[in-house]
Amino acid sequence: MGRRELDPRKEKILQVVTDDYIESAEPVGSRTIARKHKLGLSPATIRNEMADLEESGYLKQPHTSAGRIPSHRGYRYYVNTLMEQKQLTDDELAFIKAEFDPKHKPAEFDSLLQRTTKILAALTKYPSLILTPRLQEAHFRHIHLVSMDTNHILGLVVMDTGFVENILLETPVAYTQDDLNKISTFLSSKLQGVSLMDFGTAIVNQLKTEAQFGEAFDDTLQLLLTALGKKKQERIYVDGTINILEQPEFKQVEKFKLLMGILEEEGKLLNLMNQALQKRGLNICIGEEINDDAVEDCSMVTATYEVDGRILGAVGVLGPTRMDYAHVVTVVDFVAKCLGGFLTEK
Amino acid sequence: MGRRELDPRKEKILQVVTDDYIESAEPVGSRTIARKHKLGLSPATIRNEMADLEESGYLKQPHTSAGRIPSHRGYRYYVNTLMEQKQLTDDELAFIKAEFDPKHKPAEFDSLLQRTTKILAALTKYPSLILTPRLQEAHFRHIHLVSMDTNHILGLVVMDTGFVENILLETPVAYTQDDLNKISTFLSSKLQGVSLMDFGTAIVNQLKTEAQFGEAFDDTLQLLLTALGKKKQERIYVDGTINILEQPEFKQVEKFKLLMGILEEEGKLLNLMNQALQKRGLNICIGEEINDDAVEDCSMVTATYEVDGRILGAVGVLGPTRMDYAHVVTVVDFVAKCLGGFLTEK
DNA sequence: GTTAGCACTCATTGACTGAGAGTGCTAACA
DNA sequence: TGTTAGCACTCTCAGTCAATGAGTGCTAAC
Repeated sequence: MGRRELDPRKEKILQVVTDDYIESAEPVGSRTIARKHKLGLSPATIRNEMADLEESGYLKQPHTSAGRIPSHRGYRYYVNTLMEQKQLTDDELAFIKAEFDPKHKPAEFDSLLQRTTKILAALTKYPSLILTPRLQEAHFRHIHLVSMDTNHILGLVVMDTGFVENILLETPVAYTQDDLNKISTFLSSKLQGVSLMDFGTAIVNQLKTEAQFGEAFDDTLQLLLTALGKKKQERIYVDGTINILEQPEFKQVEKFKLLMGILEEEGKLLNLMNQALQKRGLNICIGEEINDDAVEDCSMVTATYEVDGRILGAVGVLGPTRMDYAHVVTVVDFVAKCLGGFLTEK
Repeated sequence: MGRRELDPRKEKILQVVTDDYIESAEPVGSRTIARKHKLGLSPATIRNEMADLEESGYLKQPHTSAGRIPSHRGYRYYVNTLMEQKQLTDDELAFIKAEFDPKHKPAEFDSLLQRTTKILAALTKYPSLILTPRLQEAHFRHIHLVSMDTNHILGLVVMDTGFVENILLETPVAYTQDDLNKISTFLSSKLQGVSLMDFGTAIVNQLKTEAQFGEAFDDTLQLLLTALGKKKQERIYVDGTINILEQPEFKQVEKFKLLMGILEEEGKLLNLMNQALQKRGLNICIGEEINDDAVEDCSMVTATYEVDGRILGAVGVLGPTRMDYAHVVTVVDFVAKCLGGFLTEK
């Protein structure tokens, strides 16, 4: 990052072209540059430089006799070394702060994430995504079994991330609530602090040997394990899909439909967002760097959110490659930090 | 319904025009009708009849020298008296049956409804909506309180619809789990069968007098009541929004954006769907019958789903007024019944 | 190395056209 | 009196064509 590949003047021109194109969505010509930005250069000189930049793959032309636009490589260079970090405006800051006001009742996870997605969409004007906390990363805090009827018990699992999960178990034998209370206490004390990721067959076997609740208990425990594993662990919240309609590149229905299709397919989105989890903190994917053919000419800016140093999930924004990176990066980064902070307090 | 307002020939023509327009999305001319449907009438005669139908408000013309299309009034008449009920094809039937196979593990509510929305969208090719079961209609089955830490307890409320709700309560005093178990048993026995709608201050007061758990208990109970009331009770699941892009009337971005905006606004959708709950069973709203200005030229077909005769929620489809009513009505009706049936079994 | 000048390319726009589909009206017909 | 044929008229849509304007590459001069 930041390795200098281009001489300063070329850099400047690449920057100006990119900035301008991001703002106007129109190919940028040499005359425009000479006029708008006082570089002390004539259009002809700029043309020469731009021709060079095109040859080395940073710029491209939609067609002869049009201005230049950045190639994916150009965007990458721009993002890595040229982009000037933008500050959040006071309004934006106030807006976000208000939403994450700790005075807000500790709402359900659900609506917290939903609201966060809305915030992100509202601030960036792009479709926004949030990946829910991964259950595997969470550690057990409490387990409680409640008798429902003769052959059903309800398992209540509370994780240290504040996540609560209900699991309905079918049991061959009837437990009294007293039995279940004893078992609950036992399980809670044994499993407290264990992460769900580690809660595998090994631990279950160990519990079986230590416990003295009869062999029916073994079956129940096994059921709990499998049910917990089967729980749909990750979800994606999406908001602001309409925002893409504001982007001129999606005025052609076909392009739009393609992106829209992805935004409605949770599986695909999960893939995209899980990529983001690989790397702590901020992540920018441009064009083909996103591993999905359908999102041609899209970029994704994501940031992980953490509690106690554990990466729980990610928030992100999906937009055209001609995205206002400077702004989006700032917003996404900040919102991710706020979300992490908010969850930590709870 | 079914009141005969038009003479048979006019009815026939209105029906043909509507059927044809629903299929082709093109204004229907007299020649087309004469050619396609053997009415034994010349185009000229049909023209005369259509002119009459236009005058009495059942048909309209996009512009002179175009064919006719049904007005909202025309659609209404069509839906009420002319439409021929369609049967589900074997494929469709098999598809739905497979999804509601009782062998499917009793998944979480969440994903059940999500899947149902997908089914509806896939079958109708229109955006589909489902309103989650209203909590108020449900009756208590179990209440269980679990001690979390010195000043938090987790309330677990199980309703007879299979709905499970977790509520985190802050308590001024520390309860032992033993205390909580006693309280849980007490509450469960007292509240079993009470509907959430009836669970108001009156019942809480009665419980307070009957219980002998000290005055701290009163506060906790009060907390439970308010928290339960505050729970976000209704949600809307949406799927298949892209489907509207297939409809020619939404090729103009503006129209599309309008509808899309609504589909992203949960509050608006809640309003729309709550209308549907007013009336048991199937409901068709055409054009301005939907109480929302933004859905100009849209229709909504909804059906309530029930468990034990209680209306829990509704499923529905939102599409252009030029909607394949015959098909949609059949599908929506059937899916609603399946969903109700599935929930009853659980 | 920089710049002015010029010929060239390409997308966009608006005006115009003809074809096609459909209507309303009138007059003839059964 | 209801039905039909014929005809002039209207309106949309797709296509053609030329003008416009923004931008380029190249060459030659500074």
